Amino acid sequence: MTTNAPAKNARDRILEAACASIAEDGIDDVRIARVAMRAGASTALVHHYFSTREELLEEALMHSYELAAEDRFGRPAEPGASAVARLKVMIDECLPLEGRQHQEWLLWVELWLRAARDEASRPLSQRLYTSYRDWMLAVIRYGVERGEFETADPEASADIAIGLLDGLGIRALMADPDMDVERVRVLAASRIAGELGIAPEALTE
Amino acid sequence: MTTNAPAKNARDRILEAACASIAEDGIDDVRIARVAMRAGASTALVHHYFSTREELLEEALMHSYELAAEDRFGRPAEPGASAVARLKVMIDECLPLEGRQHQEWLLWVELWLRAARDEASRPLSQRLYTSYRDWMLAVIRYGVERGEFETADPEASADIAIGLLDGLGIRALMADPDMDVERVRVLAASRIAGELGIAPEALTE
DNA sequence: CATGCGATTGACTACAAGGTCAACCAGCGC
DNA sequence: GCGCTGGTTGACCTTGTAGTCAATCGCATG
Repeated sequence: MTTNAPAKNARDRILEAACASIAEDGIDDVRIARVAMRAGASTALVHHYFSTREELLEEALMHSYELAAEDRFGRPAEPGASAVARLKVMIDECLPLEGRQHQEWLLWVELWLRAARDEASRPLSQRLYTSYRDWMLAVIRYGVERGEFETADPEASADIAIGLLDGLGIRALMADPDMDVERVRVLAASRIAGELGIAPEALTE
Repeated sequence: MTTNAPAKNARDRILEAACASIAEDGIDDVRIARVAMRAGASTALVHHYFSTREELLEEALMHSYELAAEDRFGRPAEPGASAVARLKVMIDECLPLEGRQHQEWLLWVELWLRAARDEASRPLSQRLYTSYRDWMLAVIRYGVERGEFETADPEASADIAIGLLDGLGIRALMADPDMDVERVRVLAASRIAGELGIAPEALTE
């Protein structure tokens, strides 16, 4: 009896299995047979829905990124919250913390490499980075409006913030002994605070 | 340990061909046959020197990174130069400029992903990041000594500098239309200047 | 010249993995 | 009951590629 399994249609199960495989093994080590097994399907069924492996990967990536992006950048901010409070939460969400965020970071770096090498995957990466940047920009503008933040160039500040988070975060992701997640948080938060004309402690604690 | 002279012997040719292949196609798409052809050798000869594909890749990566690192982080700084002048040159060397540096960036990101996923490749990445950081740290300390720079925590400043360069650089590498190499240079230079208590123009122009 | 030895090769094997195919269900309208 | 349709499958085919092996070559040395 297979009644335990949710009665999701096979296509979605396969897509999810592919996402999990990508995150676990990396894009290049995804095998159709393994995805099929994970989804409780035959390899032939995988091919029934996705004519080629590339197509499966493409859709799985899309699916996965858009899910993560939606969940992160698309969520409406808490209405009453101060810009500082919002920004603090956002910084936390950008850290490669063990668990879900660590996995998302892996996909993120996979995307970097793909987009750097392959022109065809740039539209996707660009869309995602635009969301990312707009998300950061929105909270900065909100803070400026409320008189909490002070910056001459909000766009530059947003770029700096995500640049710091990306550049420091990657080292934590690699388990660099000189840069654990806590240090990423502290360094990024303090410099982002500086960028926005507020006290470092406002974001650090 | 005898003939280390020019790139004559087959082993070195194969290693170089492997490096080129990695940079061009990405690690996972490196094929022994292609490496062999590039090196003007047979696949069997490749296996004569490197018993397994993984071993070839490992050695090629090592070779390539160490070459790039040596060339960059190992070069003695110009003796008379001011810290500002040195730092300006270093920032330039860290940008994913078209050509050699672009290729090195690709390998760099390949390393990120590998180290993030595979514990076994972390020693290499850690060694490289330590060189990178020390290189940055040295110029900062030099500047502080000479009274050019001012920072409460040189190590944190070094981390911030390389974090900014990495985090902004990756976007240029992906050909992000909102972040070309010139913008990376300007943004990174101005914030690094701020970090070190000097005028942005000192590094920007 | 004979001998030994590393470098080098072409031909071969093994096998993983993507992709195809014909058949088999299960539900559903008639 | 009949036959259509889409979901699903096991078995098979094909290809690309890592790795093996026995044989040959070039050359240094006794």
